[in-house]
Amino acid sequence: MKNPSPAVSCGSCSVRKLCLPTGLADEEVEQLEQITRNKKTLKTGDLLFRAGDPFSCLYAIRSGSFKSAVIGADGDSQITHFALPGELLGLDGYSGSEHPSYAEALEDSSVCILPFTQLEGLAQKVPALQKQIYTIFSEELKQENDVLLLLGKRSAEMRLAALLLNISSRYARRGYSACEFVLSMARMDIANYLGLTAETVSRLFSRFQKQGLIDVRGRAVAIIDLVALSELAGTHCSYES
Amino acid sequence: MKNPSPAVSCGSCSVRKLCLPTGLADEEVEQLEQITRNKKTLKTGDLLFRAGDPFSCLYAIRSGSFKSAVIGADGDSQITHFALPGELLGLDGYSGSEHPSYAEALEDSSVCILPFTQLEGLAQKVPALQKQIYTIFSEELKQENDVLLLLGKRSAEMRLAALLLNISSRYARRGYSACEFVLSMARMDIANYLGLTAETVSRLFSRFQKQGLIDVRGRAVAIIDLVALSELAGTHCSYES
DNA sequence: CGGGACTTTGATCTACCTCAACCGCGGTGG
DNA sequence: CCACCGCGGTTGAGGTAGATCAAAGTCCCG
Repeated sequence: MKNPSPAVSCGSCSVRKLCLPTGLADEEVEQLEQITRNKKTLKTGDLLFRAGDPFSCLYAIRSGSFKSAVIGADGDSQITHFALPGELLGLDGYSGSEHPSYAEALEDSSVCILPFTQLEGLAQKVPALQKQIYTIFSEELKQENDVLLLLGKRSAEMRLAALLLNISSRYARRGYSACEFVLSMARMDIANYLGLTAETVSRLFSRFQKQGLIDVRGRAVAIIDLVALSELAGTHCSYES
Repeated sequence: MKNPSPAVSCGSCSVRKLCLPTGLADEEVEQLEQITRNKKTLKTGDLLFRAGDPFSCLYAIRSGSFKSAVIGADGDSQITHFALPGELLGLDGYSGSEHPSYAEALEDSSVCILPFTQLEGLAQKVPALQKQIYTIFSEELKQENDVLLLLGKRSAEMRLAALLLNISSRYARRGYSACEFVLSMARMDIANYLGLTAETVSRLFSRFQKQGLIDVRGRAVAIIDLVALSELAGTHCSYES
């Protein structure tokens, strides 16, 4: 369990540029490493934290992926986002001092543990870190706004197209192929996230395939016609590339 | 336009306990007042900021109310929240340095202007203020998660019931009646926010009235059966009061 | 090789949307 | 002062996207 010897090294972490250290000087990154001594590994299906757990830490994803979801009063849950390496989990637990959502590993994963009290203290001394925390909070708000737009106004096919493009761009940002990737989540998770049913999602995958937009083999997806998919999603992005 | 003489006084503000000063010592509140020199008044329909405007300030609502919305690539918009006095607008603009959403006054309103650079600087020196900023960010994330649950999984009637209860509790928190209030937004705004159409919302109001849950007279709403409405919303809250 | 979870596909059903008409009210100008 | 207009809200009839129910098919891991 305890693993104090090989301290976490942000400097050599593959997702350094997407994570908290962004914008920090080398010496500041070292200070950050001081409070990020522990990491944790999880297997597929393991929970990183449960709804109701006391809030004390943030988690930075080193590898793998997670789904994060809130649970309604009647027990059913809504996935609020899929988290990839470099992203932070647990931000919504700060107020109220307990996690309102839970986070589950979608594949074998590892995270850095960031005790928030210490992170807060360091941010007090390091303006660049404080800025970065604000940025991450704000970024997450912005993303959730976009999902609200998706759920409130978009058709099923627009939602799925938008999700595929979103995942594609996030893989691309980490240096992987923007056009070929393996989804780590089940159809049902995608459906839940998009406010649809697994059947509808499955039908859409088939349809996109038939239309020559993508090539699907189970969870492996290859995007064939990025432009057409973008038009379907209603976002005029990803052009001129 | 400029109104330097009567500086904003957080100490005597009616929403002090809901706003940034929460948890600050008197002397710290004074420091906060130093950077909150200007306020701004808006008439119904005025925009506080537009999508794409450069981000430089947060706005604390003193009186009135706002709707905040994001605009999709195809021009249609999704209202992401209704903001009441004591609440902060503009948080999602920090990252990327321009506002991704716009905020429009739903009635004659006034706001405090908080230059974020200065607020940031003060937070660096005042830990309690930094904590409060984190809290507000986190609270907003939590609320958006709840709305995601609403849009993803709930029926039209659950959505409207939940919105009415939400507004009711927010009025109550400010010392107003939890059971009688006048909505400041049009039916169409409610519909947009809830991912429905104005017609559906109108029908639901009529139905709730017929069922004896509420009494509606235009935008004036009186909640008659709070418990039944809570059950409809699927939240087992607001009991034992 | 077997079992269970995940996925696909088909047939039917329904909640909500769309289109359309009507009402009520506040403002505006003659 | 009243007729007119326009916007917001209500109500009705009919259509449809996506849900639900049901049944194979497929993959993966023990």
